[in-house]
Amino acid sequence: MISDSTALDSAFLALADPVRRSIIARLSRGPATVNELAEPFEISKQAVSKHIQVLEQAQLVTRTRDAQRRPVHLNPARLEALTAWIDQYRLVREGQFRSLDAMLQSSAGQRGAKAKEQ
Amino acid sequence: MISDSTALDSAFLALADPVRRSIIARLSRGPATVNELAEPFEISKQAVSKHIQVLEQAQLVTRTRDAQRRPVHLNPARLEALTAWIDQYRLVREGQFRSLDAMLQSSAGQRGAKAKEQ
DNA sequence: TCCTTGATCAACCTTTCGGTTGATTAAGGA
DNA sequence: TCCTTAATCAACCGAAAGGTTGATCAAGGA
Repeated sequence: MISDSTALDSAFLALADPVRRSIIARLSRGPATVNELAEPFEISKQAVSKHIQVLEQAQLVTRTRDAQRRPVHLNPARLEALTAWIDQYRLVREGQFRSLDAMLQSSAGQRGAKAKEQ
Repeated sequence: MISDSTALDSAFLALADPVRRSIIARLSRGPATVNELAEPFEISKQAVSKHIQVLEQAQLVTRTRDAQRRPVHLNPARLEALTAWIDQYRLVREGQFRSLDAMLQSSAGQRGAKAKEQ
C-alpha cells in the first residue's frame, strides 16, 4: 500500500489523462516502444514521450534498454496499490447514512476530528 | 463501469490531490458539512469549497440540503467504478514479460494495433 | 565514416489548477 | 427587522500541465 501522499498524487494524476490511460491499456497486452505507443495518437512523439515520463515517475511503468529502443513495461504492482487505497473507503460503514438529521442534531457529529490520510 | 473518458479524467484528477483524498477519507466515516471538512486544513474555506466542487463534479460525492447547511456524502459507487477500471489492466497476461528480446525480434510485435480504451 | 532510426532535451505557448481576498446569497434566530 | 451562520460567487494570481517545433544524443548498419 502506498502511504506517501506525493506518490498517490503522481499515480492518480497519471491516470487522469485519456492518452496515458490508453497507454496503460496497450501495455497490459505487452511491452512496447515509444514509437509503437505513439502511433495511435495524433499528437507528436515528443508529447507521447512526455506522457510516458509522467507514467514512469508515477512508477506505473518501467523502462528497459534494448539497443536504441527503450521498451516500456506496465508495473501492475502500482495499479494494485491504487485499488488498495480506494478499497479503504469504498465500503462505507453500515447505516451511516441512515439519517442526516439525527447526525446533525446529536451534537456536532465528528467535528474536530482531524481528518488523516492513511 | 465508467466508459466515458471525461468521467474517468475528472474522477482520477479529483483523487490526485491530498486535500481531496483526505476529504474522501473523512467522508468514509460519515457525511459532513463544508465547515467540518475545512476545519483540519490551513487553507481557506473557499478553497475547500472548491475542492468539494471538484469531487462533486467527478460524482465522487453528493450534496444534500439541510437549512443553510449543505452536507456532503461519499458516493461509494464511483469509487467502485474506478477500481473496476484499474482491475481491467491490473492482472497482466501470464508470460508476456518472459523475454523482451524474443518479442522485439519476432517481427514488430503488436505494432499497428490501435490502442483503444474501454 | 556517414547515415538512419529511436528517443530525449530545450524553449516556448496556452490553458487549467489551486490558492487568495472581498462581496454576496440563503436561512434561521433574537 | 437585524444579526449571525453557512456557503458560494467573482476576480485575480502564480505554478504546473499538455502541447508544439527545432536541436541533440545514442546506437547500429552500409
